Amino acid sequence: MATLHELSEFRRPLPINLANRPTASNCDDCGARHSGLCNVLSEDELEFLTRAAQRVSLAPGTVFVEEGEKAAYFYNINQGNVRLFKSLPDGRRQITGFAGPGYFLGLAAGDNNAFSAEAMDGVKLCRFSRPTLLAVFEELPVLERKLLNVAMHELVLAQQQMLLLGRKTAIERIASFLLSWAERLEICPAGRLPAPNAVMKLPLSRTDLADYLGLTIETVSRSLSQLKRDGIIDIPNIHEIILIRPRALSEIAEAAI
Amino acid sequence: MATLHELSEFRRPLPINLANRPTASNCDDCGARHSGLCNVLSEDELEFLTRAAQRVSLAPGTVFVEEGEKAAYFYNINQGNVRLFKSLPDGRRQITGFAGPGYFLGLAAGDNNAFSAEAMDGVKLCRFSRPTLLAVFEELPVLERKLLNVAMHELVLAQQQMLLLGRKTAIERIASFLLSWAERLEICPAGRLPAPNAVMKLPLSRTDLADYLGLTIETVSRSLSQLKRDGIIDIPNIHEIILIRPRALSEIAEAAI
DNA sequence: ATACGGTTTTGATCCATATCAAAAGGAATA
DNA sequence: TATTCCTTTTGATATGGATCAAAACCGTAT
Repeated sequence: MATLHELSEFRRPLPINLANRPTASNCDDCGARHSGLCNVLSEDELEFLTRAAQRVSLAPGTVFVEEGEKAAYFYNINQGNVRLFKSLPDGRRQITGFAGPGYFLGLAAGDNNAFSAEAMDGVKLCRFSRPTLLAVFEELPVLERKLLNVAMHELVLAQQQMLLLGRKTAIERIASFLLSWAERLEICPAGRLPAPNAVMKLPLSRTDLADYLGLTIETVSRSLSQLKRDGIIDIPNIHEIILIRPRALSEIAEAAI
Repeated sequence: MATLHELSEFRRPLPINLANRPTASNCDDCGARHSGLCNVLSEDELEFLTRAAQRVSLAPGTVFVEEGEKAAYFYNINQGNVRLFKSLPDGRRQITGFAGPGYFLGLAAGDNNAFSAEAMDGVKLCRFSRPTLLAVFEELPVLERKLLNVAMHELVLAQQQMLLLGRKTAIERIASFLLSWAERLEICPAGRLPAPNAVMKLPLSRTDLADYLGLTIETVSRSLSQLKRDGIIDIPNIHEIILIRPRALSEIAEAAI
């Protein structure tokens, strides 16, 4: 079995790292958090898959998937962050998700892309042409299994987001978001609460946050301020949140009665 | 190749019919619209799959999947309609989708179900225990491919719904819904507009509609009334809509500028 | 340090949709 | 036909969050 480290940037740029989210375990070799196919593929198989990919670097702000265009590729993020979104002609925007290192992208597409994708910072990724990856399935059925799991997990998240967007109040949306972001950063295991006073980086603008939560930036700001006033969170700076009382946050998020 | 008709209720109750939506083509044998695995599986394989299923009949109102419970089964609807939803403790409800004959259910689940499912009318379905179906994958990899396609299609729909819930106005939501429902009923091909004056059955209560669109029943009613006043639709009775000017509906739905 | 441009926060007001209330419609039953 | 019950529509009012406006903040350049 190849470890991810053997395929990592130290030896070869932009390794394959197919997963929908980083795992909780750190790499034995390099200490960083990796995940994905290295657990289920042999080195030969990884080699095979790697050859099917093109490596791409993107400048911040690059829109590399355009909603409505013919879906040509799947992507696997190796470095940086990406926002996925849909837009209306008058400029209204709904961010449908964020993708970071390890995330696999491009499942939400029939013949055409259902979403656009934009690099939030410097991004490096592997790009697979769709026909190529579908051909690879024949050789690596385990890949198909993996992708099905990724898609199923995305569906769970999508349904959570529908509940949030359709039925939660502003403050409930913010509270829900903060907790789900903590899970994403693996500050806590999925379904568990972070420890009190956990510190969390939040590398998103208020605009991104608003467009993800179906609110305006003003409402996002006001809700965060209120949680701070109530002593539930602290905001030492724009891109950092301290979850002082995660339990209270959770009660707001789940609308506990 | 077995046709679906050979496996249909005339010969054997509750045939397997794995698909996420009916196809546009009618069955040569019985005229009804079927779809799914019959196109890709041999009769032996269908037989194999059918043996892995339990047939179940459900009375209207039966909740047969409970959000948060251990995910034990996948389901394939053969008859009737199902609503999928998530709830908050205080009773707020978000319907995440509707499933009719031919739909495959249960992908939005990790260890636990992400949603609840309730029979809207008399429902007949096939139930597969999750371990069993996963075992079947070994024998029928094509099934996994099929399910991946179903999941990808669900993701496209989920992202559409996020845009609707996060960023569209009440009247835009109603217009979008009417057009997507027309597609679902195959009154028009996907991505195309229905013909002017197309008639459409709408077997949903205003409450279901409101909970699907993130609105109240009053706002749903008012928006429908306005579209009627404007001569864009007609509502001969509660469960029937005439799409008088689909083009106008589409302009509202897509917020054309 | 100061000035500048962008982002975020806070404040004041407005409005789309929710909420509350009542009337109208429709199906089932007496 | 009249009665009841439930759903839907319409009307009146309230409100959460949007919009408009200005101040505070923050990083960068001068």
